[in-house]
Amino acid sequence: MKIGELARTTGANIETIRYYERIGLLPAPHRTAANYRSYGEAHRSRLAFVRHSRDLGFTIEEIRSLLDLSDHPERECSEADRIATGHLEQVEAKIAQLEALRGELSRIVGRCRGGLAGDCRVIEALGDHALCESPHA
Amino acid sequence: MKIGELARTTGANIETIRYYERIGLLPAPHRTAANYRSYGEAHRSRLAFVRHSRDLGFTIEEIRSLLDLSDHPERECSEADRIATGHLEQVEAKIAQLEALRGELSRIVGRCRGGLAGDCRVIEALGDHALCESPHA
DNA sequence: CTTGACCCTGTAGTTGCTACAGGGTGCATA
DNA sequence: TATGCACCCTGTAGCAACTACAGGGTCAAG
Ligand SMILES: [Zn+2]
Ligand SMILES: [Zn+2]
Ligand SMILES: [Zn+2]
Ligand SMILES: [Zn+2]
Repeated sequence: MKIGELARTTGANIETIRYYERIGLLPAPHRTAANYRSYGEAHRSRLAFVRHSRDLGFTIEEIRSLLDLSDHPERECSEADRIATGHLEQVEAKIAQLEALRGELSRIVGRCRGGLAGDCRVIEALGDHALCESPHA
Repeated sequence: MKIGELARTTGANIETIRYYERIGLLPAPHRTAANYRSYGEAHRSRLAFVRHSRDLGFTIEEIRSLLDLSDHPERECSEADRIATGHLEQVEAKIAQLEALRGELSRIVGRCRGGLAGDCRVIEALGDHALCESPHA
């Protein structure tokens, strides 16, 4: 299969596939006589793994480690667990931070009653963190 | 006040201050005879506005518009309200997405019972979105 | 008179892509 | 046979919002 079809069947962008090859996340495939990349099923499932992991928010470096583990099924899987747990914790931390932000922002937005910019409570609130109720960062 | 003191009193990085000046977010300050930047109170409060807005998650372009409004107190403030409301909506959307992610990730992490990478449910789950319960992206 | 803390400019790196520019290939159709 | 079109190639530059140098200048204290 050529790169266009691989892109269609995995939902990845063609440029992204070439990018992954360039950074060594995907192995370089065979080339046809015309120098076109030619992929097989192993490439497809590896790319699916990468895209799915990216959609779940893992970084490229985390995915590199996970792929490495996936390529060595005889190893212990504790590293995979460590990476996934660490990522979950990061997601939870990010949620907590965004919730603090949401609280502050909705308070700020709620204070605007229309009128002139010079009297706007939104602009006032943005200039002075002392008006905030949470640390939010 | 020199740039180091401005950085200390606002919590901003020195490089960041120079960066803001370069992109036109902060006005270029006067220079001393030694070509050092020299800031006053107006610079300090403008930078505080920028940093606080960035901490609240606004983009540089949004902040540019908000500063513009702040510089023209005779205008209507509805644009400020629009920007802040739009940003709040984005934060809420991001929270919703991260919560879906958290759900999926904690399901995935919970499936690992230790052992060999070849049998690991975490690695299996990352390779196949069909095992997911939510669309999560 | 030298040490150290500060300041300057300009450029390149970060993350994870995405978008060209400028070319080559391959198949169908007029 | 020509030619149009979809597809492929490489290499480079751009995005956001910083951050980190390298390689130099300035200034007060000891
Ligand atoms: Zn208002
Ligand atoms: Zn605040
Ligand atoms: Zn496991
Ligand atoms: Zn999934």
